[in-house]
Amino acid sequence: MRVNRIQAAENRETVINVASRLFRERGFDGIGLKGLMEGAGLTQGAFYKQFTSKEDLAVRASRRALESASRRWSAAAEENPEDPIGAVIAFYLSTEHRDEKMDGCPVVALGSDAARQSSDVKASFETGIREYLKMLSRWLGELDGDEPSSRAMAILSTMVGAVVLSRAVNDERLSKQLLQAAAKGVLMGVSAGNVQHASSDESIVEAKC
Amino acid sequence: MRVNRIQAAENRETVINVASRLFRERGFDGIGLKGLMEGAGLTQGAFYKQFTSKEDLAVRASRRALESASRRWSAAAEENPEDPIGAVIAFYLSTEHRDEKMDGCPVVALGSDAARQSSDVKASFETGIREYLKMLSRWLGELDGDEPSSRAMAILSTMVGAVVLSRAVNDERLSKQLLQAAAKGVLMGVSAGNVQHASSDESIVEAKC
DNA sequence: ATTATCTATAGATCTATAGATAATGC
DNA sequence: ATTATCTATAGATCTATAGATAATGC
Repeated sequence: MRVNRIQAAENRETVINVASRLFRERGFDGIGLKGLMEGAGLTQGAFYKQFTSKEDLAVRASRRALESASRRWSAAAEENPEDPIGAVIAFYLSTEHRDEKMDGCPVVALGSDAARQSSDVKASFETGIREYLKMLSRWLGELDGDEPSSRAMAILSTMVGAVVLSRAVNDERLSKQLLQAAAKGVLMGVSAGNVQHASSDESIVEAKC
Repeated sequence: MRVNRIQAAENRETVINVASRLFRERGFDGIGLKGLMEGAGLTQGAFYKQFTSKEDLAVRASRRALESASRRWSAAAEENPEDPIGAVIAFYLSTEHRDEKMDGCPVVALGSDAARQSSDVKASFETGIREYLKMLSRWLGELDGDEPSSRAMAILSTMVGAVVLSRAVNDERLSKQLLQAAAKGVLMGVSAGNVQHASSDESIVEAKC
């Protein structure tokens, strides 16, 4: 029954990883300890040797989810170094991202829930959100020390809101339009300084998403 | 015990209204039938004479919440007819709205949850979201038949995302900055056609939020 | 001796149903 | 006779704990 320390540590990591995905898919209240532990190949009874409470796991799983999301942004940016924001927008505002709740952005999947959670859970989200903002600010050339730029915040808001909205409607056409409209709005904002009118950039958006 | 038809109909409406608020505050899974019925001054047993299931109530409560939110937008716009979008932004991206989950926008409070609900619940959200978009498109002078404009979609995304983000962080300063940055971004987008640069409009934003 | 995991269970809560009660509405 | 609401309860599930088991680690 008992496993060695290394295996136990691995099990703990597995539980956190599984939770980070199942919470995103079903919400913090939508999956119980039994389901979470089963997802990691363990039984419910083993839970409390690893975590002090479900809330404790929610904190760690949120952190894990946001770290993984940040890594994904970095990876997308590195694949397209001359247009990192375009690259991130291209996947974030895609129908693929919309359809993969379990591996998608935790702010979209759990943002409404996070508002109801403890300040420890919010701290996990805050750290991840600051990381997003830091990347965007850097790519915009507007990182002022550690202070994220206002444009980075507006862009992140548009991205998060668009995917939340696109998941909350039934109509596939409307859902896709919401994503594309957000991409268009963000890319126009990025090229700001000499924006002419909303109806530009359409081809860029089409090509990216 | 038994009440007359009119009273019963009123009770039903009360349950829907209470649910529309308690679901927003605690999430669909965060409040049970007992709590919902108690909020309406009734007992759990009376529930199933009024609704076929909790899901049935979730559909009706979502619809009610979105209707009430739309009315609030209209009211804000009517109070400031020469700048309806500015008026809506001013309350939507305020710290007051951020802090009143129970009476605030249901897309923010339940958007992440809605993605996990039945397509009936999503239909309630879709109708409400289309109503938001219709208003924004009209105010932008871009309503094309019933087709909402791309700019309306980008603006709504920014608004929803900003309030979700502002509720998911602990730091009051960051939270406020997220709201202000979104307001700035939206108001710049609205005055588009001759946008110069991000650093304009700051005073307008300060004045509004 | 310690401990990671297991089975089992306590106690609370959840959705939904059943049957009693008492007022309505025909 | 019908029915809106009540009390009571079934059966499932939830978080958390207790005690047994068996392997680890000293």
